[in-house]
Formats: sequence, C-alpha cells, structure tokens
Amino acid sequence: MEPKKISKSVLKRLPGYLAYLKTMPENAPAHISATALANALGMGEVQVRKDLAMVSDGGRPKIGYLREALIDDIEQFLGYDNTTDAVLIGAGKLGQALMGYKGFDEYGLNIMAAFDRSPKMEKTDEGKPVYNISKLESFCRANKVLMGIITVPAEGAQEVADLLIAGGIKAIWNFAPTHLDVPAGILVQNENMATSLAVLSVHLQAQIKEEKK
Amino acid sequence: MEPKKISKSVLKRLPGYLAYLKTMPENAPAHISATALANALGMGEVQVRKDLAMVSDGGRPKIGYLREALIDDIEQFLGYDNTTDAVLIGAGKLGQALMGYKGFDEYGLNIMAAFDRSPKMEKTDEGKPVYNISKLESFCRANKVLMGIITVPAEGAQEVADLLIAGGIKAIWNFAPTHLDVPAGILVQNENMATSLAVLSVHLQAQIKEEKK
DNA sequence: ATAAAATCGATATGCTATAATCGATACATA
DNA sequence: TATGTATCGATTATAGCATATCGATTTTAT
Repeated sequence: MEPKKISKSVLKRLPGYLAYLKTMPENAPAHISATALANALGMGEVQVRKDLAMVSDGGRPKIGYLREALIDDIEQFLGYDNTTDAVLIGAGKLGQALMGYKGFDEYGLNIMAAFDRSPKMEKTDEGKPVYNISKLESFCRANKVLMGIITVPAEGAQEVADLLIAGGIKAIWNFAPTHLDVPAGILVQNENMATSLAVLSVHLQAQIKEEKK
Repeated sequence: MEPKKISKSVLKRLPGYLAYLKTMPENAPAHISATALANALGMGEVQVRKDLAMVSDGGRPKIGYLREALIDDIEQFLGYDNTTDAVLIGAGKLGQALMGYKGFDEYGLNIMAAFDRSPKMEKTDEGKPVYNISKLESFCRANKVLMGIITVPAEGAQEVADLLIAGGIKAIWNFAPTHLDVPAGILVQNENMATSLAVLSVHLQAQIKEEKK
C-alpha cells in the first residue's frame, strides 16, 4: 500500500479500528466488512470504508477485508512495526504509570530511560534507569532518540522541551497542562486532560440544566 | 454572559486560554487583547477573538479584555465554578496517579472514592476511600454521582461502564484503550493514548523518511 | 478638540471533513 | 450460466470550521 497524504482526523480513528480488530476472537470469521466494523463501533459505514481505503487495498466486495491483512496494513501505516525509542522526563506518579504501561510495546514505542530533576531511585519498577536531568541532552544525542515524553509539572515543561530539542528530538508528547513553544518541524502532541475535562464538564452542566426543567 | 451553542473545537481551545491567563504574573497589565493572546499561543488572532466572544462580552477596543473577568467568564462557562463529584474505577498505577493529581480542584472536579475489583488498600495516599467494585452502583446512586473515570484494563472497561450507567452516571472519562457502547445521552470522553501515539508515530516516520533523502 | 492608532465584532470567503448517492464488482444460488 | 445481493470505491453534495476582510468603537496623543 502506497503511503498517501492522510488527514489528522482519519489518523486518529485508525487506532480504534486496530484495537477492535485485535480484540476479535480467533474463531470469528477471517473476513470483516467495513459495514460490520462501522456498526460495531457506532460509526458511519462510509467513513470507515474511506478510512480503510487510505491504508489498505485488500477490500473485496461481498467479502470485506481479510482481518489479519488489515491489521498488518494499519500497523504498518502507523509505524507500529518498527520501534521508536523515547525518553520520559518527570518520574512522578504519572511518569511511573506510563513507564509501567506494558501496552506501549504493541505500538512500537520503547521508553529507554526516565529523567528527573531529583531522582528518587536508580531504576523504575520495571528496571528502566532513572537519570538526573542534566544528562538528558547528551543521552538523546548519543542514542539518537527522536521522541520525548514530558510528565513534569507545568512550570518546568518549557525548559524540558528546550533541552529535548537541543538534544535533537523531533516529537514531544506533552502531558503537562501548558502550551509549549517549539520551532517548526517539531511536533507537539498535547495529552491535555484539561480539554477532556472541559468537554465532560460542559456536557454535565447541560444535563443538569435539562433535568431541572 | 448568555450560554451559547458552542462547537467542540472551540470548547477544546478554551482550557488553553484559561491556563495561559492563569499563569500570567501578577504584575502584568490587568488587560489583555485577543491579539496578544493569539501571539503568545501561536494561534490566529481572529480565531482567538471569536472564541473569546463566545464566552465573554467584556472586550473593549484598544483595551482588550480584563484578565480577571475573562478568567471568570471562561471558568463559569466551563462549569469550573461549581464542583462535580466523580468516582474512579481501577486503582492501579494510572488510577492512583489521577487520584493524587491536585490540579483537579481547579477544574471543579472532586473524585470522591476509588473502586477496584480487589482493593489492595483501604485508603489512597490522599486519604480517599477505596471500595470493592460491588459497591459501585449503590454508591453512585446514593451520592448522585454524575461522572465516572475508568482506569481499568480494556477487558473490564465495558462491564464497568454498564455498572456506572446503572448507577445513574451521565458522563464517562475513559482511559481504557477500547470502545465503549453506551446508550444515547451518556457522554464518553476517550482519553486514548493510542490516538496520540499514532499522530506522533506517523510524524516521526515522515521525519525519518525526510532525513534519508 | 481632533486625528490617529488599535482593537473588537460582524460579515464573507475558502477549505476541509463528513455524509449521501451511485455504479462496479464479486460471490452465492438456482 | 444467469440472476440476485452484498459490499466496495468513486463522485457529488452538505456542513462545519478556519481564515480574511471591513466597518465600528474607543482610547490616546497632539
């Protein structure tokens, strides 16, 4: 499958398909149609079909997609088939939770090491090393790390980002609830819980208002 | 300010403005213009102005918005001024990280208690009670809880969601990497790290490809 | 007091994403 | 072999969102 230009919205839906496909039982039919997928996930069938067409050409009328092939195609498109190394900065609770999350292997993500301003341990529970943040830049450069995960408080986030960029990082996964200024070419993906909370909060307010009527 | 219909995209940007406004130093000017905000956050000034106009009418030509008033307006719009109670299910590392996050107070979110299939403690580090999941439904009903936070593994997520809905919950914050089937009227906000990872991964692949040229 | 500068708010345009429709294709069954 | 049906894929339409432009308003400076 040739790599096509893909919109971010499509991109964000792909992991959903992938997760669903992977959780299907072994004894399920080997083929699945875009229609079936759409129904299962509560989405429009056209959208699903279009999304799948972007990453795979294995769809056959009346039959659908071969499940295994489709999984492979999506994973390849998302780059889950070759691992990318990452570093994590901020070994607090959230940082440790991420370090301990086994599932990242599946996504081809390997967190090599954690960094902290004042490390409270030499290794995480999983045996990954925890270094002082002073070593961050040289470590990134030496290991050609391309991705940094920021789990420090908001105040320190920009500083960490600058260090990462100095170390040659190309993508930042930012869990700090703050805006990061970065040069062009560096991607910042904000995992901002505040935005999710906003959506939830406004929805709940509307619900409460509705009830009072 | 009258509540207007607001698009989700606008909604998701509001927390960003709020965070920035709050981190401004005390000695900064009391007024800030939409233009200044846009520059600081690297956004289009028109968009910022439009967004702010949705939640506040305190903007004055040549002056801008009074910072404090703007903060209040946004917070009121987002419902951060009155607290909503929530329960959290899944007292693993991620769950504990969330329980320990102090910042939720600012957003008017109060996590009353945690639930787990097999609780390993009676109280969290912060002194919040941890109950067996069997008590979840009755607890929600008794305390009129409207929001549930799911931090259990993907396999158990749907089951937990069903329990929550049975308990009268209206909104679910889902950290499990799986799709949840819920009846209409229930909002599911997925905090799906897989989608973020997908964006990052594809960006990195493109970067690597670019370099090889 | 008047003019200039800056900012807001509203309107208009273009673009992207989503949704709907239609023809083509491949399998199943008689 | 022929026909019917389910599904894909392409094309077209719709809608929502982001961007650009313009006029109105208010402060500041001369």
